[in-house]
Amino acid sequence: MIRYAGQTRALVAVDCIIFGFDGDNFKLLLIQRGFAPEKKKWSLMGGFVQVNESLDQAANRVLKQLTGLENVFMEQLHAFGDPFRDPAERTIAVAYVALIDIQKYEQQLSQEFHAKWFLLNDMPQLIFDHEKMVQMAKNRLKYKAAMHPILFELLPEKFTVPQLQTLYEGLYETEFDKRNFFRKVLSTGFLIKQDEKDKGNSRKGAFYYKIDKEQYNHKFEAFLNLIPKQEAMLI
Amino acid sequence: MIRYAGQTRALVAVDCIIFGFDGDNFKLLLIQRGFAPEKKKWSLMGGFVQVNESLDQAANRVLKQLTGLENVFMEQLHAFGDPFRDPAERTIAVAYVALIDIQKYEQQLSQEFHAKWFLLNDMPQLIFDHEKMVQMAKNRLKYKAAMHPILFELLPEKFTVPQLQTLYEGLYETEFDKRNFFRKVLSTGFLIKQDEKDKGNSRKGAFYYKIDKEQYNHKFEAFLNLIPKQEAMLI
DNA sequence: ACAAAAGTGTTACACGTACACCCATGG
DNA sequence: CCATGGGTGTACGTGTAACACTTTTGT
Repeated sequence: MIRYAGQTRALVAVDCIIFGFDGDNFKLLLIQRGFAPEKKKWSLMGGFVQVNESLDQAANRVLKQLTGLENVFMEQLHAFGDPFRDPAERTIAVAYVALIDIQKYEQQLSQEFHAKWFLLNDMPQLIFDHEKMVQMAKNRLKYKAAMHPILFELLPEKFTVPQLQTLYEGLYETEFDKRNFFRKVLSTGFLIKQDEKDKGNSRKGAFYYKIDKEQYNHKFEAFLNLIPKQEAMLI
Repeated sequence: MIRYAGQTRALVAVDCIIFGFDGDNFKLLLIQRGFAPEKKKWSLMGGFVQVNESLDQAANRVLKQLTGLENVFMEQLHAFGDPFRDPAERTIAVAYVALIDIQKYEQQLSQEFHAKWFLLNDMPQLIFDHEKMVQMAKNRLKYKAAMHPILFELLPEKFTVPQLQTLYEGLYETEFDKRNFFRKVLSTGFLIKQDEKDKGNSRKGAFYYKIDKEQYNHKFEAFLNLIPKQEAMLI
């Protein structure tokens, strides 16, 4: 086998930015790092890419280790490669963003790591360039959610339209007209109304909806317009 | 210095997908690879990331080596890390997309590499997963150009509106109404009309325009709408 | 009965599209 | 004077925003 002479090799890691939504606020899943350097400091969940796995496989393995979840929405964000981003040794980190249903996670929580959800606006200091990663992930999420129905990934199977609205309002830190939002969401054509109501937030109760997976996938790449244009301009 | 024990290291390369526009068609700058494996085969311009440079720096260095150009629009596309993408040795490739003014390039052409422009629809077979990279770059360009005035980067300092339209039509492989396109483009507010006309394509001649850099940067992230909605749906 | 959230109806208007038309000029 | 591409004017329709109003139900 031919090898490339005279080149230096580097470690390659994947880091997962794991978003969740608890019904009121956006949250990020962090762990307390178990090894040096920066042991005990808060960090994104990450790990080194192994010999026989691709980047995507590595990210999914890492996510499963921490959350027990598989087949979750996850995509590559960006590769970070500043020479001294990890003081111990040159490491290229490929960051991934995952959106998970926080309730599913709680059922499968792995005890192995000291993982904890943090409010996006109340996070501890993170190691290395992880804060930069989180910032980029947040921006990308805002960007993408303005046009694609990506935030549905954060909700449980059954959810109400007001819940969805709270989710959007949380991300964009603003408020939308509920009546227009309601119609826009329904007009996407991939919500299936359930008979059951959620009475948690009002006396009247809000109907639950489920996603029509086929329609959802079909329209995912179309440019939806769930948030008002003025807000979109500020992303 | 602490090192991470028991982990394998990999080569890290950057590969540049360099787009140009010759006035009629989109083109891609490729080189004939000068070393094994796959010597003499066509390839994206790439190189290994050096000890002291970041990924962005590596990509800019590589771009400069090939084209002599600096301060060009370039951004990271995606990291590719299939275990056997390079048969010689495990290599993680971080792909970058660059948009250059083909005329500027011709003035500064480096003879060191056997570089050649290829029509997007008439490309040779490429090594490794480079075709996948090109495909992804093309999709991303289409996606992004639908909302941001990114394609201006491909034109010379002075250009006409019909030239710009040809560029857009080339990318989306369709035709737009010239009258509506004209107004849309001007309504962005960052085109400055010049006194001079281009008489190359018509008897009447089309006025040249320049970019108002400040306005351009200011509106870059806003969601413009230069292509008709029906086309946007097909991205 | 009332408060509070869910959901419906209605209207005004901006924007995108379609398309008729005029303009400038070299052959 | 006519062909050709550049550019202007205008009318129509859809989709979005704004907001008044009705529905439901626990206390």
